[in-house]
Amino acid sequence: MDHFGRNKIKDLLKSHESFVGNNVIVKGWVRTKRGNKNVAFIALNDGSIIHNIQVVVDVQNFDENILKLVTTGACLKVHGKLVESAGSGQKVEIVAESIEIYGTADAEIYPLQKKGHTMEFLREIAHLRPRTNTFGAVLRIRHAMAFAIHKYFNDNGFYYIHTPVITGSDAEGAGAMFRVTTLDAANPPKKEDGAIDFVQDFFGKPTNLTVSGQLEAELGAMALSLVYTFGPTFRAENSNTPRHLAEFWMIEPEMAFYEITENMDLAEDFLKSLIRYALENCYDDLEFLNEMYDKELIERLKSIVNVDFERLSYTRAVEILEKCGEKFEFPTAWGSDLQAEHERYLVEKHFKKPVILTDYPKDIKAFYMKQNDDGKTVRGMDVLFPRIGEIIGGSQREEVYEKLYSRMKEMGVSEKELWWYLETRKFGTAPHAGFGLGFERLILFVTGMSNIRDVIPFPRTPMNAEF
RNA sequence: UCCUCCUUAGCUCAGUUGGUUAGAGCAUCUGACUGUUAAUCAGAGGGCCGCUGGUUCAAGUCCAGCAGGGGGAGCCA
Repeated sequence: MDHFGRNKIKDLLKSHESFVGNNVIVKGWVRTKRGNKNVAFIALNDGSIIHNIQVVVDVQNFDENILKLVTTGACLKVHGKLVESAGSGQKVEIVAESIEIYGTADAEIYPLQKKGHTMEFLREIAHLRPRTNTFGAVLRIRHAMAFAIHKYFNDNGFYYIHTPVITGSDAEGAGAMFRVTTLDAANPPKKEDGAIDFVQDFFGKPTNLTVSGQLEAELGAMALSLVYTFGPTFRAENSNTPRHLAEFWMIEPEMAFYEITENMDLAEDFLKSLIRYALENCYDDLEFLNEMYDKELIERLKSIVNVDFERLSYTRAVEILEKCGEKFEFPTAWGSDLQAEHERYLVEKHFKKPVILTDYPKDIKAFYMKQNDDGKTVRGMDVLFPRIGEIIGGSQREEVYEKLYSRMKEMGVSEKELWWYLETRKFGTAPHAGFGLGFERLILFVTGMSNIRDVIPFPRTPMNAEF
């Protein structure tokens, strides 16, 4: 019993031995009601667990007008005795002694039915979809993964650092940005040459929502050694795919004294640890998702935990792709970025396990990546997963001032805006590395859902900011 | 942003070479049933066939534009 005077349905179902025979109080939402003149069965769910508890109602003992209001979607308080179930299908059930209606749900217009709905329809009623089995499971797993991330880093000596959501830099190089301004969009102040006068804006200069906390996280790593960020990230790309959001959550660890190999070791151990946590703590929800959406989900998760990720260089990957005999829509050539079909071939057909690719051509990677001695490649690393492709992107960072500076010049990155970033290489620089994990892509993988819009409560995508 | 497919009842979908009154399952409502498990059985109500225009004697069906959605690609996490 918690301090709101209720028993969680999870406790009653999971520890039923200690509750059988007791008077209990449950509060929750009706999933179904069925029965006849004499007896009614209510399936009640409070979100504490995917399973419903069955409430048995001796119809003669209740006001007919109250029972009429017990419809799918209504919210109830039920007081009764927990007993071993007389029927098969559940171990225990509650014999109702009183029922209080907290909130009715007009069955004629309540959109959720007890039968299955498509994901597309549920997205249109995102305010109600947490009440479905699927979204309850996804949201509980999402919570568990967020917790497991903090736990993993805390257990391993990392410090959680809060990087800014509003940034004055538009040179982070990770995609189009959302402008943040208090200027009047219809009539902004102009300078003499007609350009918008950002001196009059809130911050006195143009600002945007962050596309990455990495550069600031590096500043933290240059003092606390091991840090990570976990926060919202915004990309104004017109991306319409099941793997992209305009607003998503990203985890970015940054480690002083780590080189590319330690970076890979951490990424692999981190991912395995999170998946193991899901298997150990979310099994009921995973079983449901496995049954309803993806019959190989649990087996796939277990196999990831027990396999060594394949590690190879970009150059070696291109060799494999050129010799494999597979017909690709786009030919492979050293120097151009791998296409999705190439990555999928490596992960799903050639190696049949997660793959970490490293040492990419410098021209297809960001300015801050550590340059190799060959003058052609940089120490970037992408972790590729089955079904979803790139789940992690990271690198060892270039810590030598001159090399970083010249690369910025070559790639047109503003040293004026990133003067503070450059100064970390001027004062006590150190080898370091880090990576970014897309939180929703992790949740996609762990839940077996197929569209990223279905693993975040309120997805933001081009032309959609409802709710 | 590009390619492609889709849009018919509250939901999921049928709807023939263009042809007269628009179909099913589920949901809802009414009734039956003494323990149901996505209960079952009987009956009823429920439609701007996405929107706009065009072709035709006749359009849910063919054509064009627009809107929304799915899948694939690119950008990436």
